[in-house]
Amino acid sequence: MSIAASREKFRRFLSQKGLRVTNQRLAIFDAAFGRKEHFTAEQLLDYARAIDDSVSRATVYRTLPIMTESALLREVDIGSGEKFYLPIAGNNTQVAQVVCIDCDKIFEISAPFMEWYGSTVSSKLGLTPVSQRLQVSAHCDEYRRTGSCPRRG
Amino acid sequence: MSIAASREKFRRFLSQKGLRVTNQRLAIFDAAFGRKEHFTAEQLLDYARAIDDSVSRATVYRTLPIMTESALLREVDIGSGEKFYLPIAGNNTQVAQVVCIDCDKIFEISAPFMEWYGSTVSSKLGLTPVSQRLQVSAHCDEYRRTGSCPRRG
DNA sequence: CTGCCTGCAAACTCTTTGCACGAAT
DNA sequence: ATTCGTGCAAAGAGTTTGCAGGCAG
Repeated sequence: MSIAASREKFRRFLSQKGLRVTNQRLAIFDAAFGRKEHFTAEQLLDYARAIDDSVSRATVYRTLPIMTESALLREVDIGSGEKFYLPIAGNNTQVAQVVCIDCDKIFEISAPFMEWYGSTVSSKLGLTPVSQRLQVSAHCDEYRRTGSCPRRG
Repeated sequence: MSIAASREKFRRFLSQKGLRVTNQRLAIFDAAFGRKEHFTAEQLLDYARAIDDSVSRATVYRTLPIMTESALLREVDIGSGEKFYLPIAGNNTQVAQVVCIDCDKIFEISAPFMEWYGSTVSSKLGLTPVSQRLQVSAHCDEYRRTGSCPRRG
């Protein structure tokens, strides 16, 4: 899905929900979709302000749930205090994250079996799965060997 | 492993690390091991104070990492703001959680394949896995049908 | 025009920390 | 006698919310 198509999807989602299409929301959208790596709410605020400097922190926090509900952004909580976000490119719904402790980097890995696992395990408990997440924390071999890593900032 | 054995393990862990065996730490240990369900730091404070009312919130927060490092407690972060804890009964190291959104209950499911997955995926990235977590969020069928659920408070 | 949306700043939640006193070794 | 552990209260980080004014529909 192209950025233009995602942008259209966002406008349509807002309209259908009776939400208004404001400059701030569009600036936040554009800021998010200009990124290829994970970003935090605070970073998104910076990016959005570069497009429209009237965007406030509150509006960023109020817009993020809209964009995750409309399946435009994926929220990634690695349990580090702050949440990360990433534009959803294609149909990559079922993904696991590998979090490098040394390089502070998050890798997204397709993991279609998660959905099967969630259904299997839930049905035994009389539950219907809504979502699943699989995360691996790991150390960087190169960083531990050489003291630095190309991925690291 | 019995509670008495776990208690001994805790004392030994403290001594080996040069940490002191205080009444407060023992009260927090006993409070935690008197529980069969997940609890929060705040709940643990209540439980511990019932044993020794001199226990403070700060000491609970300072003791929790000691107990997780010594593999006596498992920390479970389901991304809900507060963290949950559970005494580790046997050798159930690799577990997934199924979180019921309606009943606010956390089920622990043995998932030994997680370790294999973590290794496989990490090695492709030049990483060495440290830990992995797998969580499924689900709705309660009975709650959605009848409006109540036996597991719910 | 109506009422949702906004920015601002204060409030909130969970957790961490600085300090001076107290207790374990 | 040392030195670590403690309670208290304040600080901290990330996020949410109440309010008065502003802009989309």
